[in-house]
Amino acid sequence: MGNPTIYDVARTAGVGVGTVSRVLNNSTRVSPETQEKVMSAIWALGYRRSKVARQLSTGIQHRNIGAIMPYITPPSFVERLRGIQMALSHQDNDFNLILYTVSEPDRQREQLLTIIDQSTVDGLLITALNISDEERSLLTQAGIPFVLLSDECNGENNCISPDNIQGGALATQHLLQLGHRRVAYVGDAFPNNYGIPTSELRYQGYLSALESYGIAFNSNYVALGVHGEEAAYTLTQALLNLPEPPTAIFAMSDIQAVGCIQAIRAAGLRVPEDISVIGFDDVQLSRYVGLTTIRQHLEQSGYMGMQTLLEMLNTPDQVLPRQLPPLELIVRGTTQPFNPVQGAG
Amino acid sequence: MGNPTIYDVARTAGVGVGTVSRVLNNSTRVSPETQEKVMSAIWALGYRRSKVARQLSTGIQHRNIGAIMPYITPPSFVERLRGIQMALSHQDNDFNLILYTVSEPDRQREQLLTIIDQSTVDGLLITALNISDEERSLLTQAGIPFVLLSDECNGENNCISPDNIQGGALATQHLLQLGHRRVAYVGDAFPNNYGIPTSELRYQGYLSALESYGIAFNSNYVALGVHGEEAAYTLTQALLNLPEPPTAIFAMSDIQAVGCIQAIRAAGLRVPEDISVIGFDDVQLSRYVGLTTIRQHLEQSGYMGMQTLLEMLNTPDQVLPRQLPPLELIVRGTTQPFNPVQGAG
DNA sequence: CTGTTAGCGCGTTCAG
DNA sequence: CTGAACGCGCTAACAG
Repeated sequence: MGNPTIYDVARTAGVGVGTVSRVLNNSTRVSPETQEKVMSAIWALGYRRSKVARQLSTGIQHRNIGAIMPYITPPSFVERLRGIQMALSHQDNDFNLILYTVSEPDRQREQLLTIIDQSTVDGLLITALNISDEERSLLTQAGIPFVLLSDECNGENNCISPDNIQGGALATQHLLQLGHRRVAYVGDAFPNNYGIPTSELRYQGYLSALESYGIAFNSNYVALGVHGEEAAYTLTQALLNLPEPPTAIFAMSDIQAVGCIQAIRAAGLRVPEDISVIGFDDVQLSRYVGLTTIRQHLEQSGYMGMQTLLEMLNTPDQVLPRQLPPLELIVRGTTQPFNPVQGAG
Repeated sequence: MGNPTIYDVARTAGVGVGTVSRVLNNSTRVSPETQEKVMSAIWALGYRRSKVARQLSTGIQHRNIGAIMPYITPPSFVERLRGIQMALSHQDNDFNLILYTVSEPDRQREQLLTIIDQSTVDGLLITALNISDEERSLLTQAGIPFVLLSDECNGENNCISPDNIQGGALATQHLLQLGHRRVAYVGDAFPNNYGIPTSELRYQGYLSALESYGIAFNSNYVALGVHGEEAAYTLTQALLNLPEPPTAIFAMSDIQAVGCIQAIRAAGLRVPEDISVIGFDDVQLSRYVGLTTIRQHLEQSGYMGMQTLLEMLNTPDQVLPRQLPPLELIVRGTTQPFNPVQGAG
């Protein structure tokens, strides 16, 4: 049933396995004619040599590090990927980077099991995924060190995350300080499919900032939907149609902020003259768009995550817990002080 | 010298290897106390079981596909990655995706050799890299199928590329049709470090378009430098200081076009009122910036590349050569007809 | 130049 | 419940 082996090749070529191995490895010590016989046998049988057997025999150990995340191409993941990549190349380990994407939330467990079962990786970097206690112990049991790039850590030292609540507060405070009072929140509906509480945490920050400024909470100003530019666009349209539309919007991510801005412009209004918009993340795009936002050092978090994982693999004894630099308000061109004239909406 | 094996563990635990294997695999049929003995032996020796041996023994074959490219995070690579990823998940193969980045051009050969030598991958997708004849035959000899995502194919059917010359002509023609006569080219100095002729090809297109419109070539309007936004910015500044500055710029990539635009604005001029700018690639960013550009279907090229590689791996008999859809002019907001008033520069 | 044989480290029988 | 022996597919060392 299985694929043909060197023994099969040797037999049909009428030679010994050693010879086959030799031609496979370009050992020059083979006569041209036997070489030819072997080659044709290989071709006839469709033989392909087994990676694993070869590796076991040669003793060559190539180590793999897996990085698993829901997506790889949205800006915020690209940034982290860059950091991951940098950490990997900086300490020129000979680690291979294997990328896994969790195509559907339901399949996360299954994928993790496969990874563990096939023992494909020596370490795992888990990004923006919610790992159950069972999954954790499975990983530990299998002896696979892992670190979490998460949105909420409970004091674990193999976990790195920004302070999303504080970030949400920071963004909202900026708007409030500018004099805005009708401040909306545009974010993902929570809990989302992957069980990540990002939106909820930033929303909590929004709430607390409102409270510390003594501003009454208005549920009409909370617009939740699926993640992405399009949804943010639609959500914003609804916001603009309110009897008293907001004069400022805090979008939980830069990409959603862009959606908000486009909706505002499509409605014939200007940013920031008529409505201020602040995002979150500070992905590369935001620089080009001139978006005011909260920088959460995504690239660095990827870097640190990979760095600690490498430590866990190389010197398991002492891994130092790392901490991200504090969140930063980056003021660019999409927010400005509240102007009493505005709000004619 | 090597790492401890189950034999070592068995010996120090005073049991047989079979028992060790059982506790390693959660076989419940082990008495709690021997289990305990084994565990502590494992811990004491710092034992970690060998992936390869396990795989060889269980017969589990996990196949790896490698994707190698100079970088992974610039927009044009992200787009291709998305396509690669999609192709991989669409036909739910159980292939792992291993990402390699060629940190330095000089190390490309070395990295390829390592990949071949360690027989890490079953197939290789080579993106934006110049592969020598020797490297090709090394790959072939090792039985590793590969496909090229390149910028110039010589009729090979394991190679996918856009028609860069035609694209360059397309972009330039657009500017010319709008009435511009002083048209500049901003691109990478060629040949670049990785030996990729992209810039040169698009430049050829630029030249041919100029010629077909009977416009004299002016070397002052050709600005070449390292790739990236910053360099394009500087290059553009020089262009603007010319006695007769260009009224339109063709930048060989979107990211460079963005650099041009920023330089123009920094000089107090407007795009497109004072100077028109067209890019190349149509990466996601361009949509947000409203950049006129040439769409080269990057995502689709990644998809097609992975698709044909999978075919080569699964049904080596017949792989159909694929062809990218034609390049497309995408007119957005950064180009407009030449206005005789402009050029006061 | 070539056939034979002994491991590589682990899982899994098969007897105890 | 546990220990011993075999085999996974290949490489390398050793005789011819």
